[in-house]
Amino acid sequence: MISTKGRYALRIMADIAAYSDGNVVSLKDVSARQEISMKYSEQVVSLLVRSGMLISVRGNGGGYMLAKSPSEYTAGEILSVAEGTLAPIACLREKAQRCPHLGRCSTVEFWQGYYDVIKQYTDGVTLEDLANKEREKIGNDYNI
Amino acid sequence: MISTKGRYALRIMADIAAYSDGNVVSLKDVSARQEISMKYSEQVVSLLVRSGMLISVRGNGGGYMLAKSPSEYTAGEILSVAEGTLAPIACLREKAQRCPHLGRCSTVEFWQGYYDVIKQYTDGVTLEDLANKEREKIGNDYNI
DNA sequence: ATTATTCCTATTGACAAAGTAGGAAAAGGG
DNA sequence: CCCTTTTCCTACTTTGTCAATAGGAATAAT
Repeated sequence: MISTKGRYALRIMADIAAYSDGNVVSLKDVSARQEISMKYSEQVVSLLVRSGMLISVRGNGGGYMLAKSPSEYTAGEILSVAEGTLAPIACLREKAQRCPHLGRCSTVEFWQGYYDVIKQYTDGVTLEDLANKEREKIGNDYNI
Repeated sequence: MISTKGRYALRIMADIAAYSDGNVVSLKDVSARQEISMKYSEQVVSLLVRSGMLISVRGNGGGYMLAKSPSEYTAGEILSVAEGTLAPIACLREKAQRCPHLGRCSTVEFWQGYYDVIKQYTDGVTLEDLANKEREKIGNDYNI
């Protein structure tokens, strides 16, 4: 299961994309709209800033904005930053050292294929797609 | 990330499929070949027995055998039993109650698509495929 | 009876998930 | 110069799950 870090990262990025009209958006607004606690949002956002996906402006009137156009982000890269990896098993992480049992492992090809379909799917969805969904659903009630 | 329960379940099933010639296979042998502790193997296997995927025979000379032909199992169903679910988020679990924020959630369609590609991939790989891989790699050294 | 097996439940240690908390640093407005 | 609003940073807590280990009971063949 994907953790809240990954799920929130996606929603926060979509929210900023949907509400930023070239200016920064304050996390107070984002977290209120997305119903995620301010303090926890800060932690998620800090990952996105450190990875270069968001630009932050400090001080009064500050906030966050995208570093590039929404169509240039994929869901896959956002999730990878927030989750650490989308690889289903440790051996397949990009920075993993070669598993000593590789020559004997009957399932590694299966897992490689699993990882491949996830990457292909998540890299095919852009932040623009998610921002459009977000705009589309504005005004809908949260409950039912 | 997929837990050891899921990964071991797949290897144990593949091992039994590869080594059972119509008879039961003892877990002692399976766990030795797969280098999984006997005690932990028992726990994984008990999930598979309770779900009806394996048939157990107790007592001296006992062991486990498949309940049906290897080609009739998919990797997806084995993993679902061992992991509980392959759904990336709780809302999408088969037995989940309807999320109250569904009408407002901008990412649920994304996650549904994510789940769909996983199901499609894992349901396209059979235990027969995995057992063939296992046979293919017998004799290879574990180290390097 | 002995031995080899499956079955069942409890326990443990380590770790991560999911947040809370407190305050420091920056920047604009008065 | 102070106040407010923001981001930034670090620490802490709580809860739960993972990944086993452990001990023994039940079953069945020899």
